[in-house]
Amino acid sequence: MDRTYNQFCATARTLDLVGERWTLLIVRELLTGPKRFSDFQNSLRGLGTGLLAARLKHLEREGLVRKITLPAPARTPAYALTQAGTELAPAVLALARWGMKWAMGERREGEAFHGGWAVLGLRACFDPESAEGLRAMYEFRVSDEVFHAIVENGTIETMHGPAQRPDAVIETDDEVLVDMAAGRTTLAAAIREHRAQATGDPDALVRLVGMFRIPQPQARK
Amino acid sequence: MDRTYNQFCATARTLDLVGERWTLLIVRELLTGPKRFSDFQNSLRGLGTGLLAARLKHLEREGLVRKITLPAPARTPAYALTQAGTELAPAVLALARWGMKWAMGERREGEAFHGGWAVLGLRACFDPESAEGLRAMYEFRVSDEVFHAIVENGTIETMHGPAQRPDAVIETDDEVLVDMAAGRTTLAAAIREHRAQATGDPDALVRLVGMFRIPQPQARK
DNA sequence: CGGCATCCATTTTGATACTG
DNA sequence: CAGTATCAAAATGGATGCCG
Repeated sequence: MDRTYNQFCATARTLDLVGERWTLLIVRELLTGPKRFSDFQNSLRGLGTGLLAARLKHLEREGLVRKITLPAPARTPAYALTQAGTELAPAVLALARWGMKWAMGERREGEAFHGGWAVLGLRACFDPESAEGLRAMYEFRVSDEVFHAIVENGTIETMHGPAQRPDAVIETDDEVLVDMAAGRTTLAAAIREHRAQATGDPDALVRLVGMFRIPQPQARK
Repeated sequence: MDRTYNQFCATARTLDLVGERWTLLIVRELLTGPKRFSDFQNSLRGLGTGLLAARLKHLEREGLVRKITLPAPARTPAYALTQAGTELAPAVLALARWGMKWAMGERREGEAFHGGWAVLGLRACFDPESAEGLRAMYEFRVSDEVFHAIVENGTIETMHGPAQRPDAVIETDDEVLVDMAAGRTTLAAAIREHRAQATGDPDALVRLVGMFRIPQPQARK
C-alpha cells in the first residue's frame, strides 16, 4: 500500500492520494454529507469491511476526511470531508459530467442505483447562469431517502437530509431518476407526466426545471 | 481484468473506464499531443511495457484513444486521443488544480519531472477573463523539449512541438519550472530574474504573465 | 452497529527477458 | 523501437470470527 507514482506533477500527486480503487467513490458518497460505516457498506457493494476501514483511515491520515460523532440523538460515529476533501468536488463532478455524456446509456443488468448519485448528477449539471438572482431551497424525497438543494448566488449545494424550510418539494422514485440518468426523461417531463409530484412555490419550480444542462449522450469513437 | 463497480452512476462508470492505475496519467501525456510507445516509457517510470500495452489496448477498445501513424518522415506508430478522450481534459485539469493547492509543496527525493507536466499545469491555471480579446501564440523551449500555447477567445491550447509563428518565445529549464510548480517563483519573476529568456512581442509577453491564477498551496487538515 | 484481524482465492502490478 | 511472454510481489474480494 501507499504506492506512489513518484512524479512531481499535480495530477500524479492527487492520484497518489485518491487514485486507488474505491477512494473517489467514498469521496462521492461524502459529497452529499457525512456517512456512517454502514452507509458506505450499503452504497458500495463489493467493497469489503477491511478495505473500507483501510481507505477511511488513509483518507483521515491524509487530511481529506475527518471522523466525527453524529449529533444527538444518534451519537454514532461517522465520516465527513475536510475542506481539502470538499474541494475535490470539482474533480468528481467533472468525471461525472464526462460520464453522463460518454458512458451512461442504459442501466445494465445488476447495476446498483441510489438516489444520492442522481442528486449529485443534478449538481454536476447545474448551470449558474440559469440560476442567477435566485435564492431557493428544494427538498427531494425519493423512496424513503431525502435530499435538499440550496440555490443561492448562482451556486448549488446538494445534501442528504431534509430542507430547513423548502420553497418546493419534489417527490418521486428511483425509476424516474434512472430514466433521467439514462436521458429518457427530464425533471420537467417527469413532473408534467405526474411521475414526480411537485408542491410549493410555482415560481421556484419553474426556475428549478430550467436550472440543469444535461449533456446529450454520445457514442465514443 | 475489466472489473467494474457495477453502479449506474456517471462517476463510477467513468472510473470503470479510466480509474485503473496509470490510465489517467496516460491520458495526461496525450493531452499535449500524440505519443509513441517509448514516449510513455520515458515519462511513466514504473509502468512496465506489458501493462502499458494493455492500457493502450483497453483505451483504444473503449474509444478514448486511437492508434495513428505519425506523418512523414517519422512514419512510426503513435497514440492520440479521440474526441471522447480529449474531453477528459476538464477532469484531469480539475485533479491537477486540486493537487496544486493541496498536494504539491517541495519536490521529493527521486521524483521525476517533465516539462510537459508544467505546461499542463499552466493550462490548468489559465484564467479566461485575463485573456479576453487576446489572440496569440507562444513557444516554450525547455531542455531540448518544445511546447506551444495558442490563446484565442479566452481559451488556451497547450501542445507538444514548435509553434507555427510564435508571437513570443520563452526559453528556460527544468529547474525554473520545478520552482514554479513548487510555488517558489512565477513566470513573471523568472523572466525578470533572467532565469527565463523571453523574446518577441512585448505586449504578448505582458499578457502572458498575467494569464494564470496559480493556487496558493494549503496544508490539508 | 462499528470496526479490526485473519485466512485464502483471484487479480493486478512491476520487473525483466525476449522477439520481430 | 514496439511490443509479447513470463514470473514474483502486491492489492483486492469475500468470508468469517471477534470484541466493545
